[in-house]
Amino acid sequence: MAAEAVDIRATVGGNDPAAHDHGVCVETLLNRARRSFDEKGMKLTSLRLRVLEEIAASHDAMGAYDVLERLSQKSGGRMAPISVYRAIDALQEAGLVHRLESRNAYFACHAPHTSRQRHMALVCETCAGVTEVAVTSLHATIEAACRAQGFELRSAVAEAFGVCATCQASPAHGSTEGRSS
Amino acid sequence: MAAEAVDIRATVGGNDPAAHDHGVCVETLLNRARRSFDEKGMKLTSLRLRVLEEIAASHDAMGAYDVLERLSQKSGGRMAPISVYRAIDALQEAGLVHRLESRNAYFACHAPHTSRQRHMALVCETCAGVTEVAVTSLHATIEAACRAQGFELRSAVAEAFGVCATCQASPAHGSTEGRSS
DNA sequence: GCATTGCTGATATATTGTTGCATTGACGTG
DNA sequence: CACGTCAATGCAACAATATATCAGCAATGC
Repeated sequence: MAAEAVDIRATVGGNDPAAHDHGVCVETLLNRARRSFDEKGMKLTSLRLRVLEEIAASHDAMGAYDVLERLSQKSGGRMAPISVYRAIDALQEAGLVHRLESRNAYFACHAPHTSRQRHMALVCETCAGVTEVAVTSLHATIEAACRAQGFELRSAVAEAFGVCATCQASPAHGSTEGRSS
Repeated sequence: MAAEAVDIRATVGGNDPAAHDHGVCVETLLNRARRSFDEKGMKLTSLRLRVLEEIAASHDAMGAYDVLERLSQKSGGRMAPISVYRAIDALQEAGLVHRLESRNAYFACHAPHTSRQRHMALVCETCAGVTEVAVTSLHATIEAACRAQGFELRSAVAEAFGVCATCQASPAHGSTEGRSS
């Protein structure tokens, strides 16, 4: 169970704007969004795009009402929660956004999932950033455990909490509780 | 990554009262509760005991408000949500109850956890029963994935959804959506 | 044109979880 | 017993998260 079992195709980790070119990272996601919606015969409408942009704007998990808040500020008028939830549903269906179950929150997926992998969300308790890692052996492990129980697996979630590499290096960094990119 | 990697010390699975002696199973849990609270210098108060009994009464995950409802029915008067939440907190701290993150619900833990294992909850989508399995290799897999990212792991959750062995054998069983033991 | 379908808006409601403060009850100490 | 202390509880209000329902609107296909 050494490190070679871990197959990373994940987002950049942490919350540090200096650690990556965030403009490029978001642009890449939007390109994928256009493709992905198209392939599924869905429409990347203005609302969905705006919601995706908000969620992608940080590498944190955002609550639906956070998205609502920010969108409302930008557009002037207050929108209804249901609109945001519907947009998020569509984004989830298109594979662009995932739900962080343990926090009732949503985060952008920066790399499409493949079938034989199982992803795990790494949630930093210092900077609140969410990193997604694809762990091939995790899929096999979960499947084996289910099979041993005679349990027919349909889906699974895995979420880990701790401190990301960036925050270990500079402990002061996340202390602002900031959620901006 | 075969079945021998899976180390089962779990609850009985599914929701089938015939599959195990539920009276014994609950009694065992209550004994453990007394020990566990004692060891931690906590008190197994009447409220906590009643909450634990409700949660243990079925092998499903129960919402806090389900517990509240049932307790209120039995005691006559309506109690406040916070009371149930506090009792659940204490039960979680004592390791008797776990939270099913993906459902905002709670289930009784029928076997104490040991340090080098990682547990996974198997949630049956037919009978709603929750089975907990201890998977030794899961711990190692998650740790390896975190280490590869330089991520300092503090805690993790793993939850799987599908159909339990009992419900595969008798598909009609869970169709009532019943939540009784 | 007209029906169908998918998306959005708006209002209301349901579900889940928390805060703040007063009160009770157990327990030790003088 | 009286008193202080602290954990646990009761109570009221509130905050956060999510869904139900119905109506309108715009694109698409017939």
